Amino acid sequence: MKKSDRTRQDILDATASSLATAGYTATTVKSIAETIGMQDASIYYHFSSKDELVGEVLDIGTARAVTAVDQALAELHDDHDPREALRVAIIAHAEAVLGGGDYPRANVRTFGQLPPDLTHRHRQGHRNYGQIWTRLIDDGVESGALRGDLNRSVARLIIIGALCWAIEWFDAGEEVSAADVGEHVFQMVVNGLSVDQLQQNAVSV
Amino acid sequence: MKKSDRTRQDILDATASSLATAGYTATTVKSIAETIGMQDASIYYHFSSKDELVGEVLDIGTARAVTAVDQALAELHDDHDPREALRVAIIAHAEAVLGGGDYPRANVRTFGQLPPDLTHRHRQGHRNYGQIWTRLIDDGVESGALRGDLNRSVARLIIIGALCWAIEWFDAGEEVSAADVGEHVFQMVVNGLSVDQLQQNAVSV
DNA sequence: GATTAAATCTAGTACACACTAGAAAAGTCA
DNA sequence: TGACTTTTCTAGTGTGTACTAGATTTAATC
Repeated sequence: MKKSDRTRQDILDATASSLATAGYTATTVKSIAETIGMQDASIYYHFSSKDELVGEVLDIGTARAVTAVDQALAELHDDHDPREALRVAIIAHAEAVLGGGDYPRANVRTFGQLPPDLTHRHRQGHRNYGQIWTRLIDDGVESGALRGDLNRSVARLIIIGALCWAIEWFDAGEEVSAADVGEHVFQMVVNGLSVDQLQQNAVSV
Repeated sequence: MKKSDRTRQDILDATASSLATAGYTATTVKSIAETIGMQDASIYYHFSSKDELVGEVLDIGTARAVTAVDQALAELHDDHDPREALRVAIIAHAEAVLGGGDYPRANVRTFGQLPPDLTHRHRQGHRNYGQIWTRLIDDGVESGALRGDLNRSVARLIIIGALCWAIEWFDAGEEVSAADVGEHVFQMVVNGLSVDQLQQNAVSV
């Protein structure tokens, strides 16, 4: 039992790492097996199929991202500004997906590359994750801290999108940290890039 | 000669469509051939390999996106606000990638799924495209219209990322249009969600 | 209508992939 | 040690992929 659990964990780790860096297609059962010094057929003693293995990795990734954001929000004071909640959540997400382990990265990296079955399997998980953000934005708008003239669903997806796409260009070796990226996203989408709030007068649509 | 050009165009169109909706891996030579009622082997009379075909589609997509943004910027008044230039560019990008044809969509959709050769082949194109945005942001900061306390490169990538990720959730059938998405991105990253930044700025969606 | 060129098809090759069956090895515990 | 279970390996299968060679058809030209 012990041995099996350890090997199983090794397989999951190797799969998460490969998914996060190489994507779904380039993550083959053979390459996973090679990473941990096994034959590809041996993987099937622990997992019944590639997609079951990948699905489990993605489940873990989703859970970790949710935990990271929830935990960050739980540490807020009771009477926090709704904008501060948004800030904390954005930075937690950035750190989980960019600076964190392979599991959350695997999730974002393979988004849009997965076969239909796997996509469908994780729909509910994504919806749950989205609801965290929906609540944050709703709180902000209803408390009067955030603008109510924009489509909240679109706003939510834009924030998450800016964060998720960062995985395509973020380089952990550079001077900009994962938290820095989160801070930038917050500054931009909440405070805006514009210097003069009164003078700017966007052309009405 | 005429026939060949027409067929060649059909192949490109079918490939762009498949890449935009199904991604790189699911776009097989056989599926392309079936779409236009040919045998897969016949594709090779017109293109020497799948990747050469895909590469050509992506080239066209990049060119169209660049043209769309350039054209939108060219129509501005000479003494425009730098924020207006950013707004026009963002909306042009959104319309090209979300509402436009299959070619620019194929570009964004397959980003991160391509084999190394193709990724490398389009690096320069992406760099050129990025420079358009670098200039827009530099203009804004140097004219004093945009904040200078943020990393401009990160800001640029966040804007582009928010727009590119929209391809994952945008649904052309819904009531929110591609231009609406662009307008939202502009409102958020330039004016910000916070009400302190802005009293009233109507966007009808 | 015959001749030539262009375009497509038929029939394959080679390879990588996920996956399977059964033998072999490694580990467990009396 | 010996009996038993767990784990891994060897050696495959079948399928889908990009791609090729050469025959065959379609179109263009004289």
